[in-house]
Amino acid sequence: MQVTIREVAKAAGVSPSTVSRALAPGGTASQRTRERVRAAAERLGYRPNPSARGLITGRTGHLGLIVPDLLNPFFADICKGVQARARGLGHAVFVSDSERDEGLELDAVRTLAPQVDGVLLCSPQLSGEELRGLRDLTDKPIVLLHRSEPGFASVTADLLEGMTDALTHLHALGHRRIAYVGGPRSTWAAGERAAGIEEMARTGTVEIVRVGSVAPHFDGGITGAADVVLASGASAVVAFNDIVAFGLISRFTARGVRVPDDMSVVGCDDIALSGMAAPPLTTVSVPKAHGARAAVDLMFRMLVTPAVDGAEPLRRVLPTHLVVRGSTAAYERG
Amino acid sequence: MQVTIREVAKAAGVSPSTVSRALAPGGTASQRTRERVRAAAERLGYRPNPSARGLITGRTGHLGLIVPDLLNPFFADICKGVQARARGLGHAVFVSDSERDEGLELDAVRTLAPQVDGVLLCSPQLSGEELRGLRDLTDKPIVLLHRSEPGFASVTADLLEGMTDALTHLHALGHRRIAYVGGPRSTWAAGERAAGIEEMARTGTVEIVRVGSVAPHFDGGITGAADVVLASGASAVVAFNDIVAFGLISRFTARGVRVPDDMSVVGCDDIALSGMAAPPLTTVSVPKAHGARAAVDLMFRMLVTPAVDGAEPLRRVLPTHLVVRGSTAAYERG
DNA sequence: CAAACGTTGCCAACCGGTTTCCAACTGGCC
DNA sequence: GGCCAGTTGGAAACCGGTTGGCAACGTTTG
Repeated sequence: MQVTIREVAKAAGVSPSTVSRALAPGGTASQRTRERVRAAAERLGYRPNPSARGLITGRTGHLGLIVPDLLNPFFADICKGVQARARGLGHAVFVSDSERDEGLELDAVRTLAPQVDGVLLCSPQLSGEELRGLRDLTDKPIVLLHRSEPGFASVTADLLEGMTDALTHLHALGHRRIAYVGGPRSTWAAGERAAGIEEMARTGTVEIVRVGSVAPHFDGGITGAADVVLASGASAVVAFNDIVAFGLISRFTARGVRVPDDMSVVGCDDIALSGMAAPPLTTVSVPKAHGARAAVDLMFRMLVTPAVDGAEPLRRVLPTHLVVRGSTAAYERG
Repeated sequence: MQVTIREVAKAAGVSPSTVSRALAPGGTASQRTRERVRAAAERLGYRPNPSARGLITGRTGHLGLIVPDLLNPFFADICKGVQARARGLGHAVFVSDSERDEGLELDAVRTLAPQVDGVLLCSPQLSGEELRGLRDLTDKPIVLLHRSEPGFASVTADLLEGMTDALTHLHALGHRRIAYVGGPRSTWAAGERAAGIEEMARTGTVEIVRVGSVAPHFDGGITGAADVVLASGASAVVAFNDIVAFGLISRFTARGVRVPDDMSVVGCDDIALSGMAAPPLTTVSVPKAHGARAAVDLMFRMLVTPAVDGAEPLRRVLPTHLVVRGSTAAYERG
């Protein structure tokens, strides 16, 4: 049995509407009434019914979060951060794993939108076209996370700088021929990283060997890429992300190639396990929890002050930094 | 602007209640009306307001999931599984990370309970007392996941068997002195695993060295434990879970102790990254996605047929199995 | 042909809060 | 003592669906 506002009212000797006002922060009620109502509510364990409240106010107190793959610790971390910040602001979070499937992603937004105040979307996959189509499905605010697109509010990390730092670090260690194993084609993150790599390639300080694109899963794709890296004559490799880096290292080890002695490896993301691996991974650290908090904060700003038509939404770009651990070493001329 | 049932009714030329019945699976409406209403709803992009529906039916269409730490891939995996199954059954999932904090955990249940149809609780930490107190806070059904407690419905894995398998495997490889690095004291999972270890210890086939308890985080605790393991003269070690195993391996490597050549390591859980590590980890595989699905299914059974007072709730125990990879090897008498 | 029956769709009540509007009461002041 | 301003609390409408009861209609059967 649920305790309703009417029971609280009866217990406090007032009307239901008075209870509502006494419990509301800005409501008009005498201190005495407020006290009495609060006591009665406390005693009965009263919790306002969210559905009833949502029905009249139009606000649910919920946020939606859509991620491509919770098994990637990068997104688990984001999920944790979003959830923690939202809780602090009195909101609960729906989490939906889209399995990198565009259909599921669209579906998730459609399903979630009516039951939330706003949607946080981690979607490296969807095209700008699809994103815009998706926004027409709902008038709920959308914040993109680790993805940017003109016309959308977003929070991203400066991957271009991160990649540049990684290559600079390897260059400083004496590496001159460096392989780059890219991520899923046509995703925003892949494009951003590739841009960083290309920028360095153009300067001519290092020679870049591009070794195609792999899915950030530990499967045949990565092991194949590892062999290509070995054949390329590169002394170091920059991976799309830490998962790919682990896959490469695993194959290198199986082939008898030691990391970092024979091959330096740099990952990207700095997922939780990167520091725990053997050897601990040198990687471009992307602010995950920080980005999550920023995205939630941006969402709340949008909820409080709805966007003016035509105004370009806010975009926030967070800095990255290289974390040097044990998977990179100076190049010893063989 | 939200499309309401009344607009659909007007468009279809019927009354709002007819729309509701035409759209309901078991509702009484002619095929012709059904068709017309469905078409109008489709055309207008009608989505029933969940709050309004929840208010009258008492069902929200939401599930709550509480986990101790999303950064542990074990729980991320569970989260993914729960989410996928719930989506298939038309439910959205609130995820709450309790950060292994009892206060936050209780708070999460209190906050979530009124807005969900049921709560899935991954709580290794809470005492039976606290669990029972927590249940008195709400009349919503609760299913425990990877934790059991008399009087609660639960889905767990047979860790006792898993630990026995791990020790049997090491014994078969010739190891006779084996260290066990336990997990957080006074948690259900730790007790269960310890029971498996003790059972084998009693048989006398192997000698067990107990190396205290560590938190499943990659910090000083684990590295300290690694040194104790090295000093103990054990040739193999079973870790509380994969995270701890990684921590141990990292320290071993730093100390120049090779895995598996000088020291065999067995983890527990089989998290996603275990197969990707170098060396790939031998570990006790716990059914994560399977357990998640089973828990959701159990929850739905409870929602359909509410528990009879006094009847002992269902408990489901899933099998575990040892996955032999590269972190264990035969013991070479030094 | 009338009565009985099944079908179909509408009206209205209801879920549990919030909010507007208004009545009553308080106290201050002339 | 009477009047007014300011405060306090209550009745009722409302949010958007669902559902029981019922009227109207068409069909079948005695």
